[in-house]
Amino acid sequence: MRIKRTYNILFKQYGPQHWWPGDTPFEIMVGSVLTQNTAWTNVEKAINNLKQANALSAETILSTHHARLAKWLRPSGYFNIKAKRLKNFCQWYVEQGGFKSLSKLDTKRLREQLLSVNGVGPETADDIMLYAFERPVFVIDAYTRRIFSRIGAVSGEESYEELRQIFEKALKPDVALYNEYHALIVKHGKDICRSRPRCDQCCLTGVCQE
DNA sequence: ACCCAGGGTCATA
DNA sequence: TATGACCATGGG
Repeated sequence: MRIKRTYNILFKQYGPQHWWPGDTPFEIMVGSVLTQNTAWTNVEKAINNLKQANALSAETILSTHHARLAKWLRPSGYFNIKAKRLKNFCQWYVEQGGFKSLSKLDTKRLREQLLSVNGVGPETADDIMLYAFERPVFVIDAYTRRIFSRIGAVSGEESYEELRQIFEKALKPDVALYNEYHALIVKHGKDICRSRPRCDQCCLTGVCQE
């Protein structure tokens, strides 16, 4: 119930966030890998480099030499490891037959497949599941843990999977809802919770005092 | 100058 | 299973 209420409070506060920015599912997937521990503004620069080089496709990325790819990815940080991860992902993506073929997999299988790629962990996999494949998978991130432990809805010691189950049980399996909620959590985390460590001064006050 | 961002892997114990 | 080191740019 707290989880549902908090969504309403955040949505009222911030409005729709229009996530995930990206013209195609593949662009969203690339962004998911590049945004690992990285500010989104830096990811946009890297994606723009790929677009400008006409290299925003799995085949092109795979056929590009490491140094060249790393140079395009440079603004997003960790460019050497991300060049490898992006190639790992593209290799898998092509082997699996691309978006249309992957879309035929059920949600559980698709998630397992994503997690088998070196460089794709739970959060990246779930970003791709939700925002590229539009599956009702709730994305957990550091903000989710921080905000909801701060308001006492969870302990904060839960594993990624435990938290995901908590949210998915509290909410209907609704892609549009999960999409908006995760984006709102990130928005709130950035705007308020970092600068104000105590939630009694933020817009979740009503939730905290329940 | 310092902190952290829309994390994940690997080595070590 | 649970820490710690490591990856690296850019904005505040």
